[in-house]
Amino acid sequence: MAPRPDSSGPAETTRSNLIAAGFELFGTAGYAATSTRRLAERAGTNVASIAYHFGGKAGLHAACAQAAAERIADAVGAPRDPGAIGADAAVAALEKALRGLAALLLNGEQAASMVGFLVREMNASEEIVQILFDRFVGPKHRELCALWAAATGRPAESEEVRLSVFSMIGQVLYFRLGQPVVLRGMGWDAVGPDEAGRIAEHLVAQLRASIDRSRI
Amino acid sequence: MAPRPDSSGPAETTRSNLIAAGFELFGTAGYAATSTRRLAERAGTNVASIAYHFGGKAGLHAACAQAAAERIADAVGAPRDPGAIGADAAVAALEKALRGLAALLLNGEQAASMVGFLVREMNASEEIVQILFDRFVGPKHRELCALWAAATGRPAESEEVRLSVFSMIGQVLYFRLGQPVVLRGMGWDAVGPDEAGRIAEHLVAQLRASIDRSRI
DNA sequence: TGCCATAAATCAAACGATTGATTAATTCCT
DNA sequence: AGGAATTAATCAATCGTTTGATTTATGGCA
Repeated sequence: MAPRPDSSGPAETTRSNLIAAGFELFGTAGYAATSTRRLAERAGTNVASIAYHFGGKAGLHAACAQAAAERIADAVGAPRDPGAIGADAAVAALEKALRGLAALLLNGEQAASMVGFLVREMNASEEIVQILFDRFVGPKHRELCALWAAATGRPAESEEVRLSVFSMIGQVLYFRLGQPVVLRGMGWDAVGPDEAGRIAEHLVAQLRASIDRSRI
Repeated sequence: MAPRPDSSGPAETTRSNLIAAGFELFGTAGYAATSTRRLAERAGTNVASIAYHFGGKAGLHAACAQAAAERIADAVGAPRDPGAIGADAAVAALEKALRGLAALLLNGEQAASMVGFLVREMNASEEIVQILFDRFVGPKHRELCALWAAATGRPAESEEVRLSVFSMIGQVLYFRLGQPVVLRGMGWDAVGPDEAGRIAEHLVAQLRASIDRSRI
């Protein structure tokens, strides 16, 4: 059934084309609304290739989830133990991470379809949540909690710190997910680099306020 | 095509049953993944009733969007012009609105499917965004901006104030949308009234910090 | 290298199943 | 009786998948 588990073949382009098509179509229209024929058409190949390379539509979907998690994990960067770090340096590191996340989510059309893909399936598939969490959400969250702890002096495992990190992420994620509503509310036509930068600066200011408040 | 535009008939129960089924199935599985036969089965009626009462599957979907917007608008409460209000009273009003939003979104299983329904279609249908925004997001956002302006002394139309209100809403919305991930990160089994309360208290603290910071 | 046998990959075509919609007949209620 | 409402049955269209044949790439032998 499965073709060849390893890589490096002329069929690799077909596989990556199908995954790219999966990002776009699954991410924008959803799993059920995306037909295998449109996937194949978008990928410039035949319908049977989906079953041949991925075992079926579900297999392609799972491969898309893996690939999306991989790319975002790359963009977010490997979580590293901050170790002993000064409060000011921790704040700077948090600001840098926040700016990076905002740039990743708000700029770039490709990120939009990937994020849409992940969030759309997050509430539908427990497996996707597992992949997401194990791959980068969990480790990155722990790293940010350690930074937050170093910045405020509170224990990294405390509920307060973990909630603070989640709501920091939630803010920037909302500007991606709720973008259609945000555009109307702000009177913007689109979120370009300009608007993304202003959002990022605002979120950084919020971050500073939150840290100052919980500092001990 | 349309049966009777008005209400109050023996068929009204069929209509409301179909809309309730639409909330659950559209909200959890999405539009395309929900078949008319399952909708009818869940509603305890025949497939042809969908076409008879709503003109078709798309009509039922639109009716669900209208009903969802209506119920959430009721729960959020009619936006009222705060008028001349003291800073402290404005802060209190903001806190109350935030607590109400958190309770609405985080408690209750019914709210989950409605919010899921709305967010799912937000990026797919411009019409849904229009309904959402006109019905309560827009007016409520303006009201919250007025409160924020009264609390901080900044102009209500400024970009800073509008962004602040959006990120306040984004925080609480993320705890609903990203709930599967949040549960793992917090080590919780579910978001019950207890957890919802602790999230709300945290968000209120964040709100106070944000207001204190931008106060002039 | 040159040739062929084998495997890998792609293709058009068709399968059964399910989709949303429609029809005609039936039941319900006033 | 008579319109409103519901039902079972059926429609064409599309779904994901499979099939067998064909094309393309790979590896061994001279």
